[in-house]
Amino acid sequence: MKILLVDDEKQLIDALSVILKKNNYSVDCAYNGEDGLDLAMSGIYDLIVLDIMMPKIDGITVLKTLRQQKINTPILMLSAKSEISDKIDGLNFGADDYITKPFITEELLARIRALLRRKEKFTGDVLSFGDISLDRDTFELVRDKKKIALGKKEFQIFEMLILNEGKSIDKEKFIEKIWGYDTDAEYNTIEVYVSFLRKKLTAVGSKTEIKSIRGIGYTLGEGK
Amino acid sequence: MKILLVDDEKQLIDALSVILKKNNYSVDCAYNGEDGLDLAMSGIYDLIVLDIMMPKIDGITVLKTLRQQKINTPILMLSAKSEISDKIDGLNFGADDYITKPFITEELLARIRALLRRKEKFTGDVLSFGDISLDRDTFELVRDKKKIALGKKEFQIFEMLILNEGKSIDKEKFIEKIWGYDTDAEYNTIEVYVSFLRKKLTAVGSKTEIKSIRGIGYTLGEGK
DNA sequence: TTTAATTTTAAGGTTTTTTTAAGTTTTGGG
DNA sequence: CCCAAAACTTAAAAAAACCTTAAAATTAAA
Repeated sequence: MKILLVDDEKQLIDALSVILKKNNYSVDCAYNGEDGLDLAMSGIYDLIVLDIMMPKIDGITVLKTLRQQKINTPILMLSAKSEISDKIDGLNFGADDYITKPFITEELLARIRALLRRKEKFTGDVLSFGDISLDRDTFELVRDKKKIALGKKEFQIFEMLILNEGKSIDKEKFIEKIWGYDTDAEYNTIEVYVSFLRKKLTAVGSKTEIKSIRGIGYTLGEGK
Repeated sequence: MKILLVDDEKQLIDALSVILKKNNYSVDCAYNGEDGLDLAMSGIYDLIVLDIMMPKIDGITVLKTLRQQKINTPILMLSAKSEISDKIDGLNFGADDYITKPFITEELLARIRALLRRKEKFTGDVLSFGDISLDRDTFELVRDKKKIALGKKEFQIFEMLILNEGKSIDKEKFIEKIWGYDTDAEYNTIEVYVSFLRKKLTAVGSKTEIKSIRGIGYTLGEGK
């Protein structure tokens, strides 16, 4: 799960980042509205935590712009106590929840979990494609009675493939979503994981195949 | 593809509806501006055919309101001959095309197809010509249940042909667009790819053919 | 701390695409 | 009808993309 934190209070953000990472989330940070908007526009995040009061571009503007651009990533707004009317605005413009500063990290975590759960509920716990299922709780690949465990990266790649049913995903997207936008991960790394995954698909006797689209990336297909 | 027809002339609308449905479009009708606006606001349509002269709310108002609300569905305006200045207004306010009443249904259908094609070009998943389709996601040539993968260059050439449906493209254009302005790619290279493509068209049993125009270039034709 | 698992890097081999080249066929004007 | 230009086809060389494996590095677990 990938979270974007947008706030000009660097201290707060960095502290949150550490906590969230400990809770197994993958986190990116932006220290002003402009950068936050840019990152958010990629649409690769599962949740955005967004402060209202920021220099340059404020949170409400970021929110409105995102919704206009059909980016529907769940958004959790942060606001100072005095900005209550802003909060209401935020909810009207399509924020999913808000929390007032200062807050207890426990509460923030609880709300983040709630939002992600809501999102997950929408997509379900077990994803399926053709003869294969992916159990998001146990990280297992399942076909009939056969199960096989996936590593975290393997899991993330297969999850992206299965969530994009049919459509192809280019390697850049994999890198962005799984490794983050500033990384020096190479395409070869993905190729290695795809190789692993193909082996495991065969191992459980699945007909489903990861088709490669030369020069682009991969897509899932139901072999024959 | 989903089309919304808005006009107070019930007869006209219903007749059009029948024809469009025969052409495999999904059609909704509204018999006044108010209902039309309501339906259009949902944003689920791929195209809206909108009459200018209507009771209650006229077409121009509907158009303006939609664009204000960031509904960017392509709109084809209908207008009587006497409403020329309205037409100009319409185009200024964000209509995509207009046609004057009375019109020949063939022409309307052609314009509808043209607008939808433009949309497809932008969001673009599958392009079609005659009995053949080009899947821009997987780089595959599709006819009926038969698919065959294209290389990137093959794909680009076929894409240009299909986007220019009917019109011929000279070899210089191919080179410029695909290889760039400063390249030493020769015409023969294109000829080679055309040869490959023809073989693949035959392989999927398509009647569509790439016709060569001596001294110029190529064009797509539906064989017999 | 040791062990195990996961992740990444690296390298060699394979396949596919792209280009070049050369011989063959088609076309249309003279 | 003949010829030259244009177009076609095929094979093969060159380049690019991809796959697989093993080993190294990192991280997590016992």
